[in-house]
Amino acid sequence: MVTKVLCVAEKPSIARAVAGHLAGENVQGRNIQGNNYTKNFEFDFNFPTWGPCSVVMTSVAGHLTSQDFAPEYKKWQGCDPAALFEAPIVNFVDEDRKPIAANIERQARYCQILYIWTDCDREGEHIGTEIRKTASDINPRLRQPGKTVRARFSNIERAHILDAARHPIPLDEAQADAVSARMELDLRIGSSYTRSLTLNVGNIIKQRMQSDDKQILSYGSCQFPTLGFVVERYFRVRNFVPETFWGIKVTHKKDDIDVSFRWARGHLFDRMVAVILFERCLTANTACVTKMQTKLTSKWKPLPLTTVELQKCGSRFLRMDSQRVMQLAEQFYQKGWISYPRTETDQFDRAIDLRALITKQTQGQTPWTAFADGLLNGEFSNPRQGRNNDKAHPPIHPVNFVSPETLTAEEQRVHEFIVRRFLACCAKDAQGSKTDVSILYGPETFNTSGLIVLERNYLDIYPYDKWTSSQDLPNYREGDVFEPTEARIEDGQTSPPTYLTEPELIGLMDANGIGTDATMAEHIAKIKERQYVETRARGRAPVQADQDVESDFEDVADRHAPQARGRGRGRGRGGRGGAHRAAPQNQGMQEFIPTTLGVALVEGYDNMGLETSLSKPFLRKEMELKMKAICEGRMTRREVVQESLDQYRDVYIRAQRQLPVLHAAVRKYVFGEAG
DNA sequence: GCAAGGTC
Repeated sequence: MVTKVLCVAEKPSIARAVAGHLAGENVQGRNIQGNNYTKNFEFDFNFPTWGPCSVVMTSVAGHLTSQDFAPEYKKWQGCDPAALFEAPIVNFVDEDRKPIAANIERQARYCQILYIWTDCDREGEHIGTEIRKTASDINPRLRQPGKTVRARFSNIERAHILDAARHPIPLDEAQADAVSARMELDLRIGSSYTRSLTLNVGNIIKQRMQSDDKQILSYGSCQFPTLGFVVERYFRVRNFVPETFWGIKVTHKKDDIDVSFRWARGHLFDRMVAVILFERCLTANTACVTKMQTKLTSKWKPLPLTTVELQKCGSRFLRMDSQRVMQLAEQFYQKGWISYPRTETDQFDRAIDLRALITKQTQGQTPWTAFADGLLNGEFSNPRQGRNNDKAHPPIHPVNFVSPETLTAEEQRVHEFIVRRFLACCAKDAQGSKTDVSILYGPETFNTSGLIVLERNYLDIYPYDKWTSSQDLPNYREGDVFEPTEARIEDGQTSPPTYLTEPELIGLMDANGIGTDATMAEHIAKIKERQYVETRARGRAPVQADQDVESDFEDVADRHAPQARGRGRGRGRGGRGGAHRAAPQNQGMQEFIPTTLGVALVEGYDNMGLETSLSKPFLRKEMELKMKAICEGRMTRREVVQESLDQYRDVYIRAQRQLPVLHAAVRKYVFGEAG
């Protein structure tokens, strides 16, 4: 009898691709009942482990099952929110997933082997156990050792997939357990805190504001730290105190060129010291060229595109918020234009046929057609390898040609960016020649430099990067002695940091492990929806006159790390929330400002003096470490859940006792009452 | 009416 194998992928696209490879491309999928996306592919395949098999390849669409509290805990007024730390949780298949579950049950009934093809990451491992549960409830033989296996694959190249099919491995229970722990904690903690906040604080606001809208005040392990980043920056802007600094500027006119030299010390915050050094320069009268060096330099092409990078670039270059960019990328993916849009990988697998992908972009008459042609005719260069590989998806790249005229203006911007980014990755780095000149003027060193761009290469297809030649430098030689045309002491002021922009916020979330590539945009949208933060276009804030004192020191002002100098900055209020003169490319960029409510929540919790801050990323990071501990067998799922629940329950109780502190913050910020 | 994570 032929062995029957049921293969289940995490999403339809993987099922189609894998079935294509195993069956030899000519396999037609059959729609399943009640779901338009999921298909079953039937074919034969000779697995070394089981011999000739008849195979059904199908898929789920992400998690198959959901968790929620037992019915008696669903009414908000029906129980103390704290009860949710222990309330029973039930597992069920969501209504819209029932056709998919039914399909798996039907197919699993008579199969001998269940072969899981979910993504090789933690969530994928958990989804694998959900599939196994559904299948083995119908067909218990699948619980026997070796009857349920999974494939290990990190891309969908033919050879790689065939190899994976021939070398099944067991599901990784530890990884699935880690996800399961995370799910339980997020549900219990999120729900209990959210109900408590809404009932204890939200209702007060509603009464005072005499508003009827159902405002939810939610807490989540990702949304709160995201809010925390916005509030933290807001206070850094508000509390900023400008400081005066002094620097020396030297200019020299030679060969009819005005050369301006930068002081090697940058600037000093002590005027006396600056003046003394300046006087020593003047005393010396002449300056001597100590270095004149010209060398080749290159500007590196960008790394292969990840989701986080796509979102950052979307805000920065395309003026689109991250959620919108992801919506469009998702559409492109579903239409078969681009690869999977949720990826952390910034390196192309060696097996991928980049030239074939470039060839697709030589069709039609687009702004990039000629460049793609050029790549195929000698200008190709292997993409850089980044440091990240999620082992599940390649970097985002175009997989088919799309004629730009068929797209809306908004779609075009995102699509064109993805294509240009891909072509840039396959092009050569830009080449230039950089000249550095150093002079010694009295005891002080000054530098200047010039750049000549020799070959633009990738820059021709990637206008988002700027690299331009500077003005020519005159011909200096080492040992030249000259009298500077002008030397003067200049003062300037440090300027405040700017409010957080979306790319910065995404960067912070990414660096602190808040959310995943697929969810960061949602968390940002969530805190807007909750009215914790607002966005506005940069540059609209009133500019105060004394903000504009900076002259040539713009780029050395330490506006991004004012504390770094170890000087007494913490002078409290008094700084302004005034706008910084944004660089031109930042004009119109959206910036994030917390609402009074957002500030009140963060301040309120902070003022409680809890040892674990709810608005800082540490708790989420701790959860991440505990998940890792489960994966590595150092902790069990039960231990992690117990420990974390104890911790959050403790914070919950303390916070409950200190509700007046939270109320005070709300009165202060939301109602504008003196504290 | 709650979370965060998958996915269509």
